[in-house]
Amino acid sequence: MTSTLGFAILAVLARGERTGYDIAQAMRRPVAYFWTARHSQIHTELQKLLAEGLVAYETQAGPGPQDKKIYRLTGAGTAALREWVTEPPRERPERDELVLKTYTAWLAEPEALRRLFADQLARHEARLADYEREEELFGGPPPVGDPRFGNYATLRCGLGYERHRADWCRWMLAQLSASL
Amino acid sequence: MTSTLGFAILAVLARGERTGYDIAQAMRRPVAYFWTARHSQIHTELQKLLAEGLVAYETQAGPGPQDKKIYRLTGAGTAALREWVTEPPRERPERDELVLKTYTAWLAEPEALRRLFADQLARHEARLADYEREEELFGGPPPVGDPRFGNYATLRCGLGYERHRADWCRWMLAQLSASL
DNA sequence: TGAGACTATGTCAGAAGTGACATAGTTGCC
DNA sequence: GGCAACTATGTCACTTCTGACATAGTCTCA
Repeated sequence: MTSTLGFAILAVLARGERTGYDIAQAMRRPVAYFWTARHSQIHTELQKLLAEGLVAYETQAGPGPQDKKIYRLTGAGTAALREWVTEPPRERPERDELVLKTYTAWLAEPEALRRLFADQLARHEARLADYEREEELFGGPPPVGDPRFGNYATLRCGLGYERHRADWCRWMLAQLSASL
Repeated sequence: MTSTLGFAILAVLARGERTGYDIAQAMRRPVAYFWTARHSQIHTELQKLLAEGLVAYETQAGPGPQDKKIYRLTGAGTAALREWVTEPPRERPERDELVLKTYTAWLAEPEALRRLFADQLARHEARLADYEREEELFGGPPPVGDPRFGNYATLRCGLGYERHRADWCRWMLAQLSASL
């Protein structure tokens, strides 16, 4: 049984050959920020996927003491990925520390709370600006059969999320200043 | 060092005395669905909080073989919680399986994909209807110093999130039917 | 020429989280 | 009268994830 992290790696490799390092980079930045993992976890998971025959690699001289390993999907890997895509996702519970803090807002000092939300709002607005710049580069949705459709659709989701979050922060700030 | 789960428990106990079972119930359902945990984890964490002196309990005859334990915050627990509330939250990476699947949508069979998103949309709409009913019960935001403000503010966040998600699912369905 | 960032691999201890097992009284429904 | 669901506690093996440690060549800028 492949874990969700395993499928996340397969999903990245489906776009083309990559080293473990490349995969870690791809999962670190916010576009298609759908699943994250540290390189330590990725190397471990790649070894499992290798043992299951879902990926294979070729070596090349690398900068460090070890050789560079360039991974690619095998036929079995592509098949497993294709089957997984349309299975309903497990309901992942939200674990959102900011919302948890909000739940206890009544205990907090109002000015410190204001700073907290102003800071969060700034982060969301910055990320939103980033995403909007990226969306312009697309100039509209790619066809559904194109790998780039996946990138665009996840970017759309990110845009919607950041807008919802920024709105909520603004609402919180309005509540806080109304109560002074 | 108290974990975020620890603070989630403290946040629930700040509303009033509760058993471990009650806390597990409170963290299971979607309003203030900010953090979840199984009862096995909650019992373990309560023992840690007890050792740190952040909670205390009194026993009462219970239904099972063990006595019922009614937990409450200690002074130190309230102080720790109050301090934590306004500290900036750790950036929790998103781990969203549906978005991950979307990233690989180009590999999927279009009809199966349509079913997946139609199903997800229905779930979000059902939850939205739930939340809207709850919002009506409030009839506007409680004052910021009231514990119920926390409930209302997290509900607002949930409403915004479900709307954003439902919108995104509808957009996906539109893309899929346009491509047939 | 030297410092710091980047590429690239990997291990390991420990924390956090899951799902199953175990126990047992009460309550509501058919 | 019996069955299922609910209340209520807890343990345990296992998986997943994190953060630190370890190694070492290249590239860029001052």
